Order: sequence, then C-alpha cells, then structure tokens
Amino acid sequence: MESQFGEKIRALREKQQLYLRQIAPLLEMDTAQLSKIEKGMRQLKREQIPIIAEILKVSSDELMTLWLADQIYAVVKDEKLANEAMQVTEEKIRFKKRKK
Amino acid sequence: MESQFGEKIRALREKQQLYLRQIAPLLEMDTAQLSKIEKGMRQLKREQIPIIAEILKVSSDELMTLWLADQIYAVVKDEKLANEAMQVTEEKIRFKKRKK
DNA sequence: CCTATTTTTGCCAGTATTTGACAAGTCAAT
DNA sequence: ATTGACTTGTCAAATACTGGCAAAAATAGG
Repeated sequence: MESQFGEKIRALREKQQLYLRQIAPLLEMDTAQLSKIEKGMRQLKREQIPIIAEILKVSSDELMTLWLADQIYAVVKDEKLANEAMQVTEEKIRFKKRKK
Repeated sequence: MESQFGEKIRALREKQQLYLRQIAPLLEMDTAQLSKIEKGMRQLKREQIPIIAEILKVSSDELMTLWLADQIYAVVKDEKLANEAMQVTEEKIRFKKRKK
C-alpha cells in the first residue's frame, strides 16, 4: 500500500474505464505524471483534488482525506515513535479547537 | 503553541541556565538559527535530535516524538479533515505492523 | 508474432522551497 | 551608555520538487 490516494483514484478511474490520456489533460498534466501520482511517486497538488474528484464523481472530502493521510504517512512511515507522535498531534488539535 | 519541540528545548535550556551561545556551536549552527528553532520558525534536522537530547540531558525519544508531532501538525494544521486523515493514517500504520 | 495503444520509467532543466551565514536590531540589567 | 542575550531580516547557496519529453515496458486485439 504505497499511496492510498493513488490507489483510490486508480481504482475509480478503472471502474469508469477511463484512460490516463483522457483525464490527464483535465488536470493540465501529461499521462506520465498522472501515472506517477497513481503509483504514489508524485503528489497531486492540493488544489487539484476538487477537480479530480469531480472527474471521478466522488466527494472531494473523501479524496482529500486520503491525500492528507498520505502526507502524514510520509512523515511517520519509518518512525518507531509514529504512534506517540500521532497522539501528541491529536491532542494539540483538540487543544486548538477548544481555543477558537 | 507554535512548536512543541521548540518550546520544549527552550524550557529545558532555561531550566539548566544555558545560553544559546553555549549550545549552538555543539549543533554546528549560530545562535540566530537556534533561536528560530526554539520559536518554531525553523526545523532542527532529524539527525541532530540525539545530539541536543544529550546536551539537555533528556531522552532522545521524548524530543523525537515532539519533533515528529510538529512535522505532522504542519501538514494538518489548517485542514478541516485533519482528524479523519489521522484516523486513516493510524489504520495504515496498524496494517503495516501486522504485515511484518 | 506483429501492431497499436496504454502505461511506466528515466532523465533533465526550470522552479520553488529551505537553509546557513551574516548583520543589524531589540531588550534587560547595570 | 555599555554589555550580553536573544531576535529578526536579508540574501545567496543548497536542496527538493515539478513539468515535459522520450523511450521502454506492458497490455490487448488481430
């Protein structure tokens, strides 16, 4: 499981029988880049998520969540203290919410 | 709460009554940089964490956890889907652990 | 097997981001 | 006013990321 986001959009694209060639131009990139994105070798830009969500007829939030998860995972993937760090971060988020 | 790591090392440094000037050279940087790190304007390099942990006489793991938390937080801080993404990431980590 | 099409990979130059180093600044104590 | 600690801004160098192309590899159909 390299990239959850990449795997998801690939699955969606294949289910709809679309080719990279058909989608890539809508995201203003070539097929090579989109291929890399699906394989997790590149990251889609955050602001392009709504666009691809619309193309694939899925909610932007769903894709955004996976995309964010990939970003987080990139930080912690080889860290033995990943879980502890996640805990601390969650606490910080809670703290922040309470304040506003 | 800008940077948990930065706040922590500052607190430790002050508790031990050390000056930036005393510590910075041990990390091969100037006081300006270390000041920024304590204020969360720059990130300490991952491989320097054990060094500063030793200087401040605290466990490397403790500092590493805070440092990682800062990295994660930088990714999710303004994201409404932060919590969902964290959940997904944790699940992914669990899945990975099960495999090995 | 041969061909056409899709997907993947590697490379490179351009762009953007981060870093290190320095200089000048503020601030507090005396 | 001077000193020492810390902070801030700037800028060039180093680093990382991206887009685009070309060529290779995989896949599908005859």
